[in-house]
Amino acid sequence: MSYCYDHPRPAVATDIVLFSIREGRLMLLLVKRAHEPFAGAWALPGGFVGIDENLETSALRELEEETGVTGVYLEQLHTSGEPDRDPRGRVISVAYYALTPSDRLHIHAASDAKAVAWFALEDLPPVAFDHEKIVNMAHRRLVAKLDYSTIAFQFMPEMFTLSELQAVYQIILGEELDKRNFRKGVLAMSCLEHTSERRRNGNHRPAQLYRLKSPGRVEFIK
Amino acid sequence: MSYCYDHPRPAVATDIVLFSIREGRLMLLLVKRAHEPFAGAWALPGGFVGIDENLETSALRELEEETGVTGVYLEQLHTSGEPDRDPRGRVISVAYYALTPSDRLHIHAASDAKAVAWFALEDLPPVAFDHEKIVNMAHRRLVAKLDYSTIAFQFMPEMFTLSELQAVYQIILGEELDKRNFRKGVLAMSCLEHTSERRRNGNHRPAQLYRLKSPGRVEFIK
DNA sequence: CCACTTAGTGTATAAGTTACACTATCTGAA
DNA sequence: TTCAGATAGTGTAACTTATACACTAAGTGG
Repeated sequence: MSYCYDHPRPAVATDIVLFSIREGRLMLLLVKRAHEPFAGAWALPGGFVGIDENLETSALRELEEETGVTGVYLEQLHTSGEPDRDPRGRVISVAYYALTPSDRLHIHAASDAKAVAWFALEDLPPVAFDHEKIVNMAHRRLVAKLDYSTIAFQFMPEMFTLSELQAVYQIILGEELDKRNFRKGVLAMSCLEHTSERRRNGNHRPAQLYRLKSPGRVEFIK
Repeated sequence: MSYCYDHPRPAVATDIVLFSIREGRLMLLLVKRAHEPFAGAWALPGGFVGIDENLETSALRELEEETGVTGVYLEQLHTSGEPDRDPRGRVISVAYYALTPSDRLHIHAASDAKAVAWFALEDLPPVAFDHEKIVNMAHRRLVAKLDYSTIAFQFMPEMFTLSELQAVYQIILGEELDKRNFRKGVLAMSCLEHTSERRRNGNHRPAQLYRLKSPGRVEFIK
């Protein structure tokens, strides 16, 4: 079967930068490419957009097919269209970035990916295509959004303590934050409600557990 | 001549939201469509991406071909890919927004546009496709960027007075600003240098003319 | 029951933002 | 020539927001 057009058309793909916090570090998910080009190299999960599929759906589908990950927070990042970015020919890639709590991950290698693995952002292997550029753009966007949105809450499980939330901010920003000011700040956003549960977690006072009032919703602040 | 592929491919287009300040209002450029679909309707300038053309180049080319406008400040906005957004079939559109000073405009109707005209943002005619959504997104982005970048300076001619700059901010934000605070603020960015020239412009004290230290460069502030 | 560990809380100071009114310099008309 | 009218240009005090900082609370385990 073959599809013909009066004018040449680029292929359109989506790529996803999936972030999570693991082992106290900001990590992202890469897949090992099974096919040429860049066979054997690490790359962002992604693939071609179906002809009747919208772009977000495509990104979520590729992510699930290649890695088994579902239910992430997804946001469009940037569209890359340099004519020579893919040696197979013209491929335009719509990049998304995604955030997920680390407790929701059941990753597996699927059909067209030999392997799937998490890498710390500061310790990435060489990646295929222009994916390093895309990763850098996603990282800059994430850091910027910490300042004026509640995006970091998307890294949290359903219930979490304020100390855990603070740790996430500190990991992403790469700096220590003052405990009292941090708590004042996040509670002032009034996006959190505290549950009646507490977490016993070592030989010390247990912490109050909080949850998001609107899970999945990212608010702008100030 | 016909181009054939193993899998169906979407067409890829660019659309441009070109803003300028004219007659004391924030306006944008629309073209009257010459062909179906939406023949006779107003639409954003734009068109299909050449197979060896990068996306920005395509946006600038379409803008020039359809409207004669060149030398604008251009930034990628969003990629729309709803499968039914174009009745001709699957068309993925990479939207850009652009800013230009009003003194650089020599618009004309070209080949595939019957007419080109400026419309005040708050007084747009019905527009083709999902272009209203794109315009709204561009407007929100522009307003947001006023707060944390020097993007509004891209509306200014080579030399301008601080009062003129303040007027531009007021038009976009839709509110009056305090003259002293405004001047303090923009001068603190240290992106402006004052020339030795003044503008005589009516029966009153002439104003100092300023210019951008790095024209075309948009800085982030704070 | 004591030592240890993390949770949880308020206040004083510094920094930044906002509100506000007068003098300066030019044009044009009397 | 001088006066009325117009916009240019300038500083400070009040208020709001952000920062720095240290102790008590409530568990666990030895």
